[in-house]
Amino acid sequence: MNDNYQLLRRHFEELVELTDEEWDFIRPHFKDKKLKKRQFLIQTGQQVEHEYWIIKGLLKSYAIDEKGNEHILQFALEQYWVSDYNAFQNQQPASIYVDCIEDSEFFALSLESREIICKEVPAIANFFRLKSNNGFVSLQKRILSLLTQTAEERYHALEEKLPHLIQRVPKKLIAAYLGVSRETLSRFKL
Amino acid sequence: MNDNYQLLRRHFEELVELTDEEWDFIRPHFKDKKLKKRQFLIQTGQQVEHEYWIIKGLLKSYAIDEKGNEHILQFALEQYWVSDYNAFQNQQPASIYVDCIEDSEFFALSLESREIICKEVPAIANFFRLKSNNGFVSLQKRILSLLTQTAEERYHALEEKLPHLIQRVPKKLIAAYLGVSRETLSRFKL
DNA sequence: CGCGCGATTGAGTAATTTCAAATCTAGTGG
DNA sequence: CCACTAGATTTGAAATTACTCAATCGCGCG
Repeated sequence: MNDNYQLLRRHFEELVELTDEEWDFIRPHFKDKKLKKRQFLIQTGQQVEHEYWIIKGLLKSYAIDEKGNEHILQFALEQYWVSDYNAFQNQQPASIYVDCIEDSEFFALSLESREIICKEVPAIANFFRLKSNNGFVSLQKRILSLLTQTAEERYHALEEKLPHLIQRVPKKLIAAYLGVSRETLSRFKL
Repeated sequence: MNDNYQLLRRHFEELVELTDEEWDFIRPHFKDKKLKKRQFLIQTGQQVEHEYWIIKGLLKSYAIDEKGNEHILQFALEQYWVSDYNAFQNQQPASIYVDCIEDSEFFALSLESREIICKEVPAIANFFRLKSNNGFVSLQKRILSLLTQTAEERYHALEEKLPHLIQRVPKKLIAAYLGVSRETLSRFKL
């Protein structure tokens, strides 16, 4: 348990420096939470009180269209942050689902807590600023890949970026992430 | 000219509060710049020293694929921020183009300046954090729209979100933004 | 051993792209 | 003011690609 908090501290310290006092102030704002495979972290319509830092496990955030098809926004694994950020930040009902592909464990941070620690500890404000910038850049890359690449090229790119992910999740979820049907994906790649 | 700086200050003050002293500190970091239609703000391969806040005008950021097709990442208009954020933040050569669809005017902010004003003025760090969060959410929505909606639905959504944009830009650019060929777009919508 | 889920394969259908040509429009210079 | 030209839009038809629906195969778990 203590180990997990150390992991979190090191995660912050990848981007910013923290004194022991600052860390002591921040730490209690993170609440431990565990879920088992197939359980939901967030469901559409719910209020979203927290964002989550993943200690262990694997989740997906996704939307279901009117035909019942699942479209995956993000695979979230160890050391990733996940939430319905639109709902979380603008305090609106969730419009996506987030559930566990594997048994998972997180630290939950509420919006009030986040604003408090950002206000009290400038380094944390900077951490979230930099993290968000990086997230923004990643999403831009994803958009460009959706616009410029074929699903097959996107598959290989994902394979390169997260080689182990392909092993960890069923291929139909990979298809739902890449934006093709599972049959089409199956006909690609050798 | 003074008016433009007032606009910028009001833009910050939409999200955070600034004292006159803080503003006086920040303001000189923004350098005025103008470009005419068809001129480039950023070209691939270049170093990207600045991000830009658009005072007036309209730009597009985009990539060109190996077949020579243009794919638009963003239309950037008045009060938007634009840059190649990957290149800018990670100090790498640009991988996208940004050019002017109309005569445009900006404030340029260098990376060093941004880090300085974020360090000296916490409200500004918070501004960029919140702005970046909002940008992240917007991009997530775009990704979901690319995964779940047809190009025709995306067209109508864009029409709703930025009605005047459709008038201001050639339809082939709209197509390049939506992810379909101009011919296909032309066959949609009545 | 059999059930259920995931992955693969096949065949027909729908949608989009590509290439080509025709039409339309706005800006330029005479 | 008009003719001209380049760019933008539309339309047609063929070719490509992906989707849908259905059936089969494979494997792990109870």
